Amino acid sequence: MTDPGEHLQADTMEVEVLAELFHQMADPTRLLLLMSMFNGEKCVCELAEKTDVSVSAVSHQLRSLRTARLVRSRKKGRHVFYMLDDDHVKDLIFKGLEHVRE
Amino acid sequence: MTDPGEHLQADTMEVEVLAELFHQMADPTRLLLLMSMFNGEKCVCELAEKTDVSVSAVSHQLRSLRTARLVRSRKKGRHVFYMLDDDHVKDLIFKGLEHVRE
DNA sequence: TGAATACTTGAACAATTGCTCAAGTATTAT
DNA sequence: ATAATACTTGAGCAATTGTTCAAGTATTCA
Repeated sequence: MTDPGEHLQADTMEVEVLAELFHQMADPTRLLLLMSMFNGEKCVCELAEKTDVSVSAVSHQLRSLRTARLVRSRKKGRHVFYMLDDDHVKDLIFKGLEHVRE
Repeated sequence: MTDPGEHLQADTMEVEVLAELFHQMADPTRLLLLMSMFNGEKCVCELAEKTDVSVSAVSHQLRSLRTARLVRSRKKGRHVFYMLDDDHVKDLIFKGLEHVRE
């Protein structure tokens, strides 16, 4: 997957949206939140435990991820479960890991 | 490419390195710089023109990209030519564009 | 009902970011 | 040599970020 000519053009608007997508994955806490949802939905307190960050901080970051449409949520009783909105993000993180692992 | 079990684990260090990779692509200027190098090396003044940002600002961002090993440079006379360090970044940006374009 | 649990929200704060500006180095042209 | 071109660098500054803290809402349990 290298150099498909149809993808070479991109206007300013598109570049900004793309930068915003990468921005969401550019913070260790948010990235770990996303990776924690790889094998299914997780509630906020589970995610807070996994990332070792306060529930409040996690909630703030989840809001950011939800606004950017990288995750969506489902309420069940007192719990709110978060999951990846689609598998594109998962693929993107895998591709990134490939690069990091050389 | 979804859910290859071997890739599910990632330690704190790896998550931070991965976040740093995405961080480099999370700014519109840097992203446009990278995309400008898709079809070969470009000198700083060309990149400044393409991105509509001052030569100084471009130079600062290129330094950041070079330190993070996303690009490398080559000096030829008065010019310094920058190019992508490898095609992983290109693939990652293409994958991102796919997602943005739905 | 009242207490406990799960989560959200807004303000405040230090830390980081991306830019400009001014000054620098290096190479080429005259 | 001097001037011009191409780029780098460090300081400074406004804007943004990620966190904490305190207070809020919503749901369940006793």
